[in-house]
Amino acid sequence: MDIKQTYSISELAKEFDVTTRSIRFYEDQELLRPTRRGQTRIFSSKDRVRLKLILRGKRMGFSLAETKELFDLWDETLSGNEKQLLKMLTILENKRAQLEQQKNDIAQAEMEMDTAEARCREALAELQKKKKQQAPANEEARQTAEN
Amino acid sequence: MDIKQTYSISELAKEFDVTTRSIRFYEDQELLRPTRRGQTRIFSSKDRVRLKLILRGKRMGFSLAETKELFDLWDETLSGNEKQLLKMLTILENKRAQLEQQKNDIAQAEMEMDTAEARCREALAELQKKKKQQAPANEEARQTAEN
DNA sequence: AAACTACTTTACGTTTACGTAAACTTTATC
DNA sequence: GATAAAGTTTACGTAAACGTAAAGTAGTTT
Repeated sequence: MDIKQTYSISELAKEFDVTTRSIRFYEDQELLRPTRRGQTRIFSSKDRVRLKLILRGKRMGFSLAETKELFDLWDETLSGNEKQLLKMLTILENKRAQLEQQKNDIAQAEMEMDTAEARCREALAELQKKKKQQAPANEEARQTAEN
Repeated sequence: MDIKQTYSISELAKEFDVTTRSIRFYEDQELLRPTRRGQTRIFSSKDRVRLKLILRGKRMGFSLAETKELFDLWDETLSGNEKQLLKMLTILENKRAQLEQQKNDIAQAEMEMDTAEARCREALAELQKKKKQQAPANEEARQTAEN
């Protein structure tokens, strides 16, 4: 048994910190397929998973169209003939390559941030030195303040 | 000595596989600051680095505005007083947190792709079995074709 | 029953990141 | 010196991803 079977639009909005407008937009774009009770939308836990995937995709720089493509492909694959399955496998390979690229990007960014931080700290140290030279009398007061 | 000192717009466009239109747009948004000889733009190796950073930023899901903000901040920091330097350090911390989030996202995505691939291969195996049962006479021909 | 709250549809507006076309200038090549 | 190739400005167009009213409905609390 799952935690919960169905969700309202505002529950999901709160949980994932998106607006209801966005959720309705995702439905409009056919990334979510809530059922209805009267007019009000009822989201399944499958929808919830999909929303999570949509948002992760966005953080990873995917467009909604790309994410939808993946959803659709996966749905097709499930009821899949051989061609669909093989197609999915090659697509998975491509996505893996994309992820590798992103990991490289992140590693690069981390290295650059390391050097940036180092330079910042150097510059700060320089400023501290100058201060001491200009006002050595304050040393004691400043040292306690540095905590 | 660097490889090269200056670059034309089309050189950069080719190297990084973007249109000249994009590069001009980046200049318009003040992410690049080429000098001019007459009318034609001359890009420095600093501009080249920046272009590389812009594109990496895009792959990481950053908007141009965010990237510009970082550039500006870094420029300010270089001529920096203490406040600027400290601000930069906290911003670096935040960015590191973002990168951590992205690494988690990627790890999750990789796991999901693993299970997706496994299911694909299972489904394929199922199909193969069925085929064999339906047409065991063809086995030899198919096996050579599977190469 | 009145008011409040959550939800709905419809539809126009906005920002970002370019694409595309038109008309012009500069630079290299034959 | 003609002509092509590469570069330029100006300006309108567009797709994506929502934001933001406006105006109505459905259930629920007082």
